[in-house]
Amino acid sequence: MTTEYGSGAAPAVPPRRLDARLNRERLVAAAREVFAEAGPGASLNEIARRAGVGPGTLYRHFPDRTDLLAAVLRDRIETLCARAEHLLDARDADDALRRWLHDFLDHARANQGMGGALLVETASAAGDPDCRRRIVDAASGLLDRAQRDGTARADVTVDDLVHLVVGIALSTTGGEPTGPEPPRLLELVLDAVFGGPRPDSPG
Amino acid sequence: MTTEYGSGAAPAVPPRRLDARLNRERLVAAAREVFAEAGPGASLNEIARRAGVGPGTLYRHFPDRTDLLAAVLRDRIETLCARAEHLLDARDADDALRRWLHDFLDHARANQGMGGALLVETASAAGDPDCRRRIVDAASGLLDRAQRDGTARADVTVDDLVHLVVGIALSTTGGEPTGPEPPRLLELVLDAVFGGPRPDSPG
DNA sequence: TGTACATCAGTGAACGCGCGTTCACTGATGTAC
DNA sequence: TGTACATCAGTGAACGCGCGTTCACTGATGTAC
Repeated sequence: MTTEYGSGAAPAVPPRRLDARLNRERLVAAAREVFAEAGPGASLNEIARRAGVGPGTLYRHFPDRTDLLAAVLRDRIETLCARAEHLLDARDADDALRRWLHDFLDHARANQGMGGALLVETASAAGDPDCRRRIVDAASGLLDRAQRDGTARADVTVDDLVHLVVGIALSTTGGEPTGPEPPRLLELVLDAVFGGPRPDSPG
Repeated sequence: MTTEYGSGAAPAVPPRRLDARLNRERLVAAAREVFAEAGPGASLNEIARRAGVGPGTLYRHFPDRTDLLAAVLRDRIETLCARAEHLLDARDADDALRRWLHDFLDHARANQGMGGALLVETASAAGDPDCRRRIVDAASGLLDRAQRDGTARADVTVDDLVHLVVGIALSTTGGEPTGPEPPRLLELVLDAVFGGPRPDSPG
């Protein structure tokens, strides 16, 4: 379904100089750290500083803040999508969905809701519109299967799940140290999706 | 249980001058607007500007940003608590909890997660530590009753509910216009709390 | 009721700060010969 | 393999901006007489 350009090498991207590639990597690594610490609104100068690079260099590589966000997220999203594809072959369709949503929750939490910023808000995803679509596609495959072959409720949508997971991530990040564990909250939500334990049947 | 100081008039607060009271009200009203538009990190100067007041006046009334947040929230919290108390007399314990959580969701959404900022994070609530406690107390009463007299699961805690509702508010505020409706997401969560519809029984 | 005055409250220019962003200049890289 | 050079990339001082915050000054209020 996808158009192939050649033997796998990227053709549209002209070869970059060594120092440019190196600094790009440093910037993404620094951005990963700083975004995780200070959220998606973190200072770009601080990121450049942390990368040991002038602010101009940051702007040469990433003209827009969302470009940098997208670059940071790309790795994680690759991983999440690969995992989703792998889980499509799992025996238990319900369990596959459940596991993937836990992974997704980890991802969202690792970014202090940055995942949310790029995944929930359409506007912010302008830099890389595929980000959101790819996550939604991955979740769709697993949800569809859980609804067909498993016990997932038919009226639950991918958007429902994404928003609930992002919400759990947002409400449990950076807050009080003694709040409920995020996976516990997700399990609660999953009880609804799978018609979990009833109050009149023991645990 | 509470100590009475007199016939109901506030004794600890010395009487304020008319213009001071007026400006305070203007500031709170402006803060309500601006916080709702720009979130809890909104510019304090902008609030003063909107109130038609110098920045110094804002600081005279509210030395700390959380003081202003707390003042804005107080009204809503009063309302929420009163409603909770009222709902404690409702016939259906489950329905009472359900209704109140919907109200709470509205509250949290109206403040772009500012409710979250003050309710979830212990640190931010320093300005008015009662804020969080009062909400939790209100929810506790309704949840306890729903667990005793209704069908709410025994293993669900108040913290679970507060975090889930705040999460829904955060993940659905200011984002895409076509996302799922917040009350719908809450109903999903409530299905888990009350052991809602099973996938094999029609909705 | 009218006036004088103490004090409470408001004003808004000003400060320092860090941010995002730019751009003239310097330096590193890779290539052509 | 060695050198000259075009160009790609990095640098970091500098700019404008809005923010939070302060404070010397002005003005309004309420009270005492």
